[in-house]
Amino acid sequence: MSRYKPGDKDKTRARILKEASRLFRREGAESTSVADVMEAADLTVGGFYKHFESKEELFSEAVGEALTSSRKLTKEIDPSIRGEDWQHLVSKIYLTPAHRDNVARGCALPALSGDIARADQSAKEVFEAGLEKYIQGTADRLDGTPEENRQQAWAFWASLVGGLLLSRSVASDTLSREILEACSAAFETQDRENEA
Amino acid sequence: MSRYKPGDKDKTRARILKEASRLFRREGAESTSVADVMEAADLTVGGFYKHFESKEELFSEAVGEALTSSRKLTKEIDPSIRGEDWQHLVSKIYLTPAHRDNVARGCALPALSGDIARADQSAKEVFEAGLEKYIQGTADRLDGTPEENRQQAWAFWASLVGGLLLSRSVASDTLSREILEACSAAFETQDRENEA
DNA sequence: GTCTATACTCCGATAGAC
DNA sequence: GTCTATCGGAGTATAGAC
Repeated sequence: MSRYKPGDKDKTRARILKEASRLFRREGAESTSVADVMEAADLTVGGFYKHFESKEELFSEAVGEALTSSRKLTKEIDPSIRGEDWQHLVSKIYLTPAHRDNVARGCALPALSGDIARADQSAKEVFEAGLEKYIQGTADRLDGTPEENRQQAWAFWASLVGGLLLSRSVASDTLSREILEACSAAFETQDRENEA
Repeated sequence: MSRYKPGDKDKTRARILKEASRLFRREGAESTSVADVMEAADLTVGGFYKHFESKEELFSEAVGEALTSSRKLTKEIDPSIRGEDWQHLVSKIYLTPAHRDNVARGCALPALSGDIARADQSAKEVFEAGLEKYIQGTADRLDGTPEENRQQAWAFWASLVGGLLLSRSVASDTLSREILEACSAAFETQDRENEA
């Protein structure tokens, strides 16, 4: 019976999480303060601990949120596109200057893996679960044996994550585009495997 | 003419840089304090600003130091090993649990790219210069045209960086090893390109 | 050139009013 | 359930002794 138009507590919590997933991707785990997140959600710091136990808990949950929302992009592709065509298409969409410049709403894998590598076990478990879905979704699009598909899926995402990260880490825009194009070209349908 | 056995100022500076390059790789840019670095170099905070203008300057220089020292590992390989053999060998050395667990002295690319992507232009310039040397050194080992080699070099390092980063970001050791092996297998000499 | 001490800011977390 | 206010700790950077 409070005077602060209660709305739904779950809705507020979801809003905090959504802003957290954006800020953590853009600014990193350490550079994002609880106050920053709450302000982005049009709230003040004080109320935060009624929703989350600690900043660490927020981070873990925000990692899950970021992975779920960013994975949607690849799920929406026409299911009839498979194999090398699918890889080619996804890499063309993924390795673009637009995605490179949109860290906050872009794929959580390159945006967060550096922080996750240094985070506690709990955050790694959430990341692992989300990553597994990426791999399974990819393997399902490939046409080899299950083991081959899984192996190829790992190599595929490693290339995309590494390529986007490197493209975000150089000063020159020209060089950055060269990286994106080079990594993308690796998934061009390989009809001519036997040159030079 | 001080009482503090002066040693060489340059030597002290180099020691600070070396410890900084280790700590930044292991703990990240934000979680590493100037005091941490100075303590690791057996010094106290106060003296720091006689060697560096700011923490940002330290970070930029430490990035260069980390890249130079970690690139040595691939330079030492027998020059007669080239092409796919070279890629296969490097990936086998690079994508190992030992390297995965040794962030502090391991390759600076996966350890720092997440931080660099969020850093200022100055740090990105240093990173870019070091990264270019990786690419040139790799392209020199390949046997295609210069453009093909450069393109392949980018794809190669993107895979290695992404693979190692992902292997560091999951909770399960079994899964982590699966990632390393899958990414490494992508560079197995491809005699049988035409299965399934 | 390195030390100790400190100014100032920011962060995570808690207390208590409404 | 959200607010304002505050505690305690840590961080960057500076001042001044030796």
